[in-house]
Amino acid sequence: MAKRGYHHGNLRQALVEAALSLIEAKGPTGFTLSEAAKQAGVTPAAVYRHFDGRDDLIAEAARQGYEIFADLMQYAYDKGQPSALASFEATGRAYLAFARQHPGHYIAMFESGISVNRTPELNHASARARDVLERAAQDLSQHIPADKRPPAAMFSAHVWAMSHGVVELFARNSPGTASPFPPEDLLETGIGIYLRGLGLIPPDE
Amino acid sequence: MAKRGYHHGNLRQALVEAALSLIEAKGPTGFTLSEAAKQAGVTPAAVYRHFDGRDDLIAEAARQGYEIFADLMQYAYDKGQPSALASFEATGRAYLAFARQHPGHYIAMFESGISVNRTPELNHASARARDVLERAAQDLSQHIPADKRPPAAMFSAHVWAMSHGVVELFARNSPGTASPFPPEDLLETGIGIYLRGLGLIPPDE
DNA sequence: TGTACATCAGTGAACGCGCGTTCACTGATGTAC
DNA sequence: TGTACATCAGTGAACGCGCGTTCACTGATGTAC
Repeated sequence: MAKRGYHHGNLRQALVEAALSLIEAKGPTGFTLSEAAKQAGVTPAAVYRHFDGRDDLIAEAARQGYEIFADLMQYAYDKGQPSALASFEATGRAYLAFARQHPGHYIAMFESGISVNRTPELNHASARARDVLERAAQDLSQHIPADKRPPAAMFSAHVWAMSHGVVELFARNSPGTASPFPPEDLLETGIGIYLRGLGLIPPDE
Repeated sequence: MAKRGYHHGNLRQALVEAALSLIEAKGPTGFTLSEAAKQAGVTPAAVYRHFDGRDDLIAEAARQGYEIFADLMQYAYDKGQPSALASFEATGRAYLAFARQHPGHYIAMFESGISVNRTPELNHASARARDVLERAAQDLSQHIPADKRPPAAMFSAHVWAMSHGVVELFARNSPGTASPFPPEDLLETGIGIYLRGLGLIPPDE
């Protein structure tokens, strides 16, 4: 057991984890501070030893999510190197993989309604993730003739949007309908076609 | 005034409209039945003359949204005819236009967490919208050589995902950050590059 | 090793609040004669 | 045209609930002597 310290031990992190599992199970609306406290085996009032309140707890869960997310993006980027194309494709895949593996974090980050500008730490972590994708886009844009090159920030936004859309519409059961294709395939082919449109993949395969 | 009938007149629709404006102003979480009743100038209990409860009211708001949405998609499709390409592009644009013009409906439909399978009417209306986009994709796929043609449902899903992602990430202030480009441009160029990747637009412009 | 003390994480009771929902009712309207 | 009645949309009071938050407290732990 990680019961270092006295009394509970590591209540702060236990509360974050309880919050994550509740958010994952019942959606951002279903989460309550009282229930998170209960799940951690503690009185609601105890939460206030570690957090300013309900929203602060969610924000911390989101922050940890952004850290993991940024690390994942960075790792994917590095793994794709030195190929700009491989790096770019890997970061797209990392988005979906993150949503799959960390649904609680994902919801806290993108569906709980908390703003990324809430705290500097939150902002910093999310910027880190965004920067990795933009760097990958930047690398890639070197391979497009300068005169017909769209801004890197633009096609990083395109891929970000397609990834987000695939996750929201087809990888989570939001609109109730089942996905017509495996989300991974959908994203893979979608990005493939898009990159072909940029002239970065030969038209025939 | 539309005070037909006696007493309030058209309370049912007034409640839907109150719900929409509250959802738009305060998010799906901020909406409460009591406040909607208050805004319509009526006691909370009066709501139960017209709806089964809170969720039923949101569902009706979403249903009306899907009807408007499907009509808009159909109109866009028709306007693009007889060009398959024009029809397809127009439906993509219609998605964003809808989110812009009917934010309350949009949130009720896509962010309130109510399932499309909640009622047959809701399901029917959403299927109508999806069908228009898929028909547009089907038309378009005729212009791709049969041997290298991806399933129409797949690239309708791609465009749906990109549209949804652009709206969520850049047209609404969800993650707090401002958009790097006007969402309309982002979607326009994104779909353009994608269609080029499909070989439906000449590589040089 | 043993005792006295300081620390502070977590307790437990209480609060005010607004929620969704119920119920018997009331009174404005439409209708029958 | 006038009166008696039926309808039923909306009222107002009440409910039980769980929420987030506060507060004085307690008691397990670490530390000093």
